[in-house]
Amino acid sequence: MHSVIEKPTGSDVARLAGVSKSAVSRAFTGGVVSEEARKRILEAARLLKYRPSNTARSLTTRQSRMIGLAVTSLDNQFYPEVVEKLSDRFARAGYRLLLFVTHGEADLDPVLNELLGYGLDGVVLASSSMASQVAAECREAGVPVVMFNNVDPDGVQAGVSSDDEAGAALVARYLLASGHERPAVITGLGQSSSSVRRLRGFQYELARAGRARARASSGDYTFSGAFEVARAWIEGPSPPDALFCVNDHMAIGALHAVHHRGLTPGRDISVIGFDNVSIAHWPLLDLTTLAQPLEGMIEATVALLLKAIASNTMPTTQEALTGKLVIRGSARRAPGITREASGEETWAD
Amino acid sequence: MHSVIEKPTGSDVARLAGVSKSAVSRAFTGGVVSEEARKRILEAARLLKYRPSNTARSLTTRQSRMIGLAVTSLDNQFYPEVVEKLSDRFARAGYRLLLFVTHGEADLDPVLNELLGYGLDGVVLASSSMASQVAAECREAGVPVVMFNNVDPDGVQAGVSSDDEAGAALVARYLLASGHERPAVITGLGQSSSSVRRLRGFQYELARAGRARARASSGDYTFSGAFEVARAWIEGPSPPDALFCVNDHMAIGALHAVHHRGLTPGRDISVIGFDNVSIAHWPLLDLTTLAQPLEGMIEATVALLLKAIASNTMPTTQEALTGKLVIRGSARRAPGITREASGEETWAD
DNA sequence: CATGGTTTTGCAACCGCTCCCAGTCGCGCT
DNA sequence: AGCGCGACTGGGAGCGGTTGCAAAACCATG
Repeated sequence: MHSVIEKPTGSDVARLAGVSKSAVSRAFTGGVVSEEARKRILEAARLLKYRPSNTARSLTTRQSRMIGLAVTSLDNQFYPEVVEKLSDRFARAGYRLLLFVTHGEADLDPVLNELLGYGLDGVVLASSSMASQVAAECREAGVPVVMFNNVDPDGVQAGVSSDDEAGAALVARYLLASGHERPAVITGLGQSSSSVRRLRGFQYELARAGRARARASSGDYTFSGAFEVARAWIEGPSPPDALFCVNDHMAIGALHAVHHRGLTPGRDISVIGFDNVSIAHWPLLDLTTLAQPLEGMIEATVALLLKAIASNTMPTTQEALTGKLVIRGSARRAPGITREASGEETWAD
Repeated sequence: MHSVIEKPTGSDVARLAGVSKSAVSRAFTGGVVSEEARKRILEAARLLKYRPSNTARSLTTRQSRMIGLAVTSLDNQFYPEVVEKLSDRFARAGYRLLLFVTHGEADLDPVLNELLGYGLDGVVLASSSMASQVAAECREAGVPVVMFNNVDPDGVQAGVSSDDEAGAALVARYLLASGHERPAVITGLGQSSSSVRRLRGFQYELARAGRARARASSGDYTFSGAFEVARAWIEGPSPPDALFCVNDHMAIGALHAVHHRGLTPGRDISVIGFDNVSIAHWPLLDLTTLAQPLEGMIEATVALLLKAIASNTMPTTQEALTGKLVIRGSARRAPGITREASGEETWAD
């Protein structure tokens, strides 16, 4: 436990290299310096183990090279994937993520103050709770924001998501095509745009096909919530013959309820999710699900944000990428769809 | 897309409130200001939507209120849990996490430069690859580091982990107590301290009981790696009757291989993991596993780091907390251990 | 050798905040 | 009235960089 040493500064390097600190700065920022000087400077820096302070740099350049990422919770398997991919993609562009794991706290002022205090270059809101309000505040403070997997109801904040309604409609059509009579849907939180849009797309498609509205109940975006809803329905009178869950995390909960009652998914009752998280392909789950075009969403998000940062403007585009239905074993197959050797395939009508 | 507005500075607030910028600073940092002035300042700040710049503040105080967190990959379910808990715990202490998702890149210099350039107050290395070297560099640069779930072979870097050897030994004893004859172990990467220590603890215990060394092979810390190892063993001559995987992620892969061959875990062959990730209790997995004392580990990590920061010294303590074996269905039970109503319990001999 | 152009260089002024220091002010005493 | 004291206050010097600008150095020319 020895006390900390003094960090070398640019002036130290300058002195050692026999140049001015401007030269040092230029050497490190790709400015114009004679080859001769640059070499001396780099050597001096190496000797001193000097690294320019990002903090000081941020102060003058007004760029922190940090992106704030807000997520509600990482136990929905979808989000770790998002975090990892965003992190990788932003890292490639020279940005790092500052993490804000929120838990739907009532008072978002403190978080907001922090978010904005850090001088972030941009913010990605992958959290569903209160995202719109936070987005509005950031935008007002001049920080570019893009909402991820969630759309601003007022249509003003930029965002990237998949086409929830179309996706859910595709699920509905698939379910109908495979002869289901009484589909039901397990929704997420009421405030969540993706939940309501997926439900809406599903119901709309049913209506279009002349079917009755599907029963719907909230699983609160949790495993156990979905489990309970599914179980209650299965045990109740006239159980549904298909369960569409607005995300995979809940679909897995529903799957468990099905097994819990000794039924077999895909035979006795169908379960379909939304997201296509990476574990959905585990044979034990073998979940048929609407795959979000994750790569594309990440790419779009990063592009949107970087463009906004570069142009010093507020992003405003709303993108909705279309996903695919990936067919696995948890839902009865539509005619013509058989399990291939590879185990899965996609479906489009 | 309108251009960004000028952010208000402390001087703006000072002017509006009719005080000096020192007063504004004091008002925001809990310094001494008359009640009267404080009120005017806060009001002015509210009007201007002023938030002190963390960047500027960091420059003078030499504290960024940011902790670097390096993780190798988030698809091992254990790590999202770690990230979330660390984030929560540090947030409570007023720190935010800057995320570094590494992928075992060969050249860690760039990452290092970044890590150290951000002026982090501390670093947590939850990544296994190269952790020791990174730790050494950080320490040399005067940044407190603690290694998480991984211990420095040279014993110089501070770290918190669970007692890997004791845990693995407990697993071995349990397997023996439940009558297994040919346990085998699926290890992780060779460089990973937890992998080698868990293997060592397991083998040591076997030896102590007068048994032959267990067969061991690497699953590379991946699902598919573990799947393949397990499958090859099961299909080969004299298959093991128990599979100890050095983490749950691989145990789940092994579990799949077992099912794949039409066998039932816990009856035909036992599978035991290490970590007790939250999904391990899913009935479909029902994984018997050595639970890492996660809460305790998080708490210890945060405490260690905060203490180091506060005292401006380098942490040096190595803590190894002891975990428990949680009994579920994936491994044949030892005599006297029956499934309770609750479904799981712990075991200690 | 003076000339003009092109590099290369260092000075100094910030960036927005903290914090030391030297006041200023009001107040109760003697 | 003069004094000492404590509570507040503002000035200003940094923190470690970046950057505009003018001066210096260099380099061919004519």
